[in-house]
Amino acid sequence: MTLTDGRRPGSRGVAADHVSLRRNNLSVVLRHVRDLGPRSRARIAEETGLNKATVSSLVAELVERGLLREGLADSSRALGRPGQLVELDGTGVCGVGAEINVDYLAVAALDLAGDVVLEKRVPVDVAHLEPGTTLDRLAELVREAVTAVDVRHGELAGVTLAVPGLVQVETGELKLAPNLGWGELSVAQEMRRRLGEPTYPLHVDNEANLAALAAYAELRRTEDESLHDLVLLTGAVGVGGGVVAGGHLMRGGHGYSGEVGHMPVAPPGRTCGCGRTGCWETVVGLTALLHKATDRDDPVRDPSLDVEQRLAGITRRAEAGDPRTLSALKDVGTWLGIGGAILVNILNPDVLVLGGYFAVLGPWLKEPLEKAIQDRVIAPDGGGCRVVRSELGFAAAVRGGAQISLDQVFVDPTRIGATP
Amino acid sequence: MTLTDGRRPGSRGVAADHVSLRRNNLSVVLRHVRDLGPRSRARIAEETGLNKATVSSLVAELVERGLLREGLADSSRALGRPGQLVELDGTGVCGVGAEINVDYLAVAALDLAGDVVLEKRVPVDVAHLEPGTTLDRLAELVREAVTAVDVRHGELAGVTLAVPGLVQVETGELKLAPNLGWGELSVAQEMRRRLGEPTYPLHVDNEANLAALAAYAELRRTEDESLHDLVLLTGAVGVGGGVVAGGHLMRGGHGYSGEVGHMPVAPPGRTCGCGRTGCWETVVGLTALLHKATDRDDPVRDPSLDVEQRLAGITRRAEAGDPRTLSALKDVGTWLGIGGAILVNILNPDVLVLGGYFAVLGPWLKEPLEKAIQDRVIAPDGGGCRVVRSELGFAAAVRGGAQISLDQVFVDPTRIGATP
DNA sequence: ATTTTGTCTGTTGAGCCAACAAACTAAGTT
DNA sequence: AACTTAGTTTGTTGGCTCAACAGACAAAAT
Repeated sequence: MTLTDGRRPGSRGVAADHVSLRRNNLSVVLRHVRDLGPRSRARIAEETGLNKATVSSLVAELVERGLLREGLADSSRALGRPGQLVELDGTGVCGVGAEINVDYLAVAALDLAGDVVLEKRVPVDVAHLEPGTTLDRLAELVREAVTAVDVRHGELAGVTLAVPGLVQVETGELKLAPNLGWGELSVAQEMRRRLGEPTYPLHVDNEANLAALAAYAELRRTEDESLHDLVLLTGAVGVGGGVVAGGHLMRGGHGYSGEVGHMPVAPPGRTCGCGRTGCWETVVGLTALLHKATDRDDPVRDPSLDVEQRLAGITRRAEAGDPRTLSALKDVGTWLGIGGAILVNILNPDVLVLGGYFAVLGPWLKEPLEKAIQDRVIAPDGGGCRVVRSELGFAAAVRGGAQISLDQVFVDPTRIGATP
Repeated sequence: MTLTDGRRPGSRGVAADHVSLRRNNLSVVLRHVRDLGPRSRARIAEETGLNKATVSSLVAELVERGLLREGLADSSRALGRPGQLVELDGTGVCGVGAEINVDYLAVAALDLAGDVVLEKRVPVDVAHLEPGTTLDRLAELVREAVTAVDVRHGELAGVTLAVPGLVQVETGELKLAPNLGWGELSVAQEMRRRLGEPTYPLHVDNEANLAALAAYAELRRTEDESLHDLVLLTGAVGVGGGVVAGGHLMRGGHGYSGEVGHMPVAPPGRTCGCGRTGCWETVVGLTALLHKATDRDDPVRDPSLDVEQRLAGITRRAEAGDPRTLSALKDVGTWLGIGGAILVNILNPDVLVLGGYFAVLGPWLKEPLEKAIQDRVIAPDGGGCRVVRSELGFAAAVRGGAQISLDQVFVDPTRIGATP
């Protein structure tokens, strides 16, 4: 809508001057090269509508700032002088994402091109630790990532922390994280203190939101540029939802959107962690699957096993064609579709992305899920919504966190590089 | 995000030049005056961050275009030379909205200040007419509105048609309108032909979407500038939903968002119009209320009565304290809250607006509704969501249609007025 | 010779800055 | 009470800067 708003939603736009004009056009060129790949200045000019001379000047500044670099000569066109390819220079800038989850901590550093500089995940039983202790260990991971960025001589665009709970994004305060057993806590402030009041931006966001953003970036990169609306469902003990609508992360009025796990869609059965019955996650959460597929004394329910080991067990049985496992998966898939249909009716996304354990067991869930959606969505052909498994696994949130930090650079390239 | 994108979601921004810079700042000043009321140039400069001289130049151009005008002297400040107030000039430009609904056609013309120039509603039994006949009669109404704008010497910013169905906004094609009994139909093309291929922009949109937009504009005007997220529920035979997220109308990937009526939340009871059972509208639609509150031979079920007469009957009984009516209303209110809680959990709006018959019976629905939401929303304090009755009644969609046409002028004021 | 690229030069247009005249209030002076 | 003076705020003017644009042109290929 306006030159400089960036985040602030529905804002009345912001007065623009020469500086913001320049900033806008730097951003346009930088994103053009990111999205459409290396190309000559002349071609950028042609495609963006900017003047050739202007593109030259913009590219020069972006090269100066270490965001673009000159590549090979472009010999693709038959006639005339070949152009000098201009491409994204990944090495200059990195973003870092870090995640606190129920049974692990994780961190990732991505460079500007989206390539992984460092990715690390350590199992931690967060619910049985003091929050302070967990934050100490997370800070240690973040320091590692920052060091890795330093070693690479990259500038750090920012750090974003992913938390499975209700987060006030503006202040970085956590309101509630039931699965961690955490209440109100100023995560941003605590982390800044532990990291020695760093100068780079540090934000906190909801884990499913960041995972949705990562999936969005991934799908646009690999498949479809015209994709703007997406819903991501992460399956764990609970169910998290992240929504990208019109190309923007949907946060809601107070940042509490996407809480899909407690939609009352199931018949009153087992009591949910929230104290109610009939919540969606009581029929599609991992616990629900285990109860349907196994008896109490089944080895995959052994408390010493972690999530991945359990999933491996279920997968093995499904592959072997075990009828009870297959029936439980079909059941969960159908319930997933019943709730999914609600989301599709309300949000009409282009894609429904399965993350977390839903992605792992996707091959068996997808068919009943798609059928349930087709049956229940009122728009023709299910509103044109496809179901896709996320490829990112448990790294989705940290990748999204790193991505969102890097996004700021693409919105305002003047954040980076010396201003002599 | 960018200077010129306007609508296109998630787009890679657009190259900006001096013209777009100027356009942006014209828009900033115009919207500033609209939203914050008449004020002096000096104050506009101070509040927007633009330079005094620049504001003078921008105001001069906007006055030239007939969008602003000079008002009285501002004697509110104690010291110094009093400023000349600059205010919105409503007279210059108008927008028109028109609506096709199950039992009426309607039209409205609003001027730039949002004041009503003309508003008209005629009962028509659309489902029993040929679509062509209905469009003929709607075209007649639109011509009346356009004439009213002409008489006022106003420039016409655009016409937007509201339809209760699935609409492809870009092309103006209707895909499906079950309540009208209409299938695929290029409404925009048909209307353009009937209006003699007019030069002004003509768009088609979903009725609930436009109603949501009207409610959004109304609430921001009267209450709260910081409001950016809203859900509107229109109660009729079915239930429609419109969503404003982050200050933008949420349309979904294919424009089919907000179809909330068929969320499967109720126990399998009466069969819904869509052929399934358990749809939300089978427990909160007007039909459901009538079945709960009255017997088969009750006078308010007389087929010769229209919606408003029926509602008047129910209201009378509720006011008189009739126990069966009150119990039915409480029931519907609770179910409204159960579905509403799903929406609030997913979207976390600042406000849930009750439109259509929900607004009329709001006094009795609101309490059980709010309780159901408080009980079911996972975010603290119901996610901070208030429940509000819409004041706009059946005019909401046409107002929203007129508004959305006018919005284009606020985004790009250079659309209007001679460019000598 | 032709075509395409990328740079250079001068022009245009819009916002910024500083100075200033105009219009008003407040307070002192006659 | 009438007049003067100082102080404040408004809105305009002229000069400056910055960024995009248009067109010319050299370089590098076929």
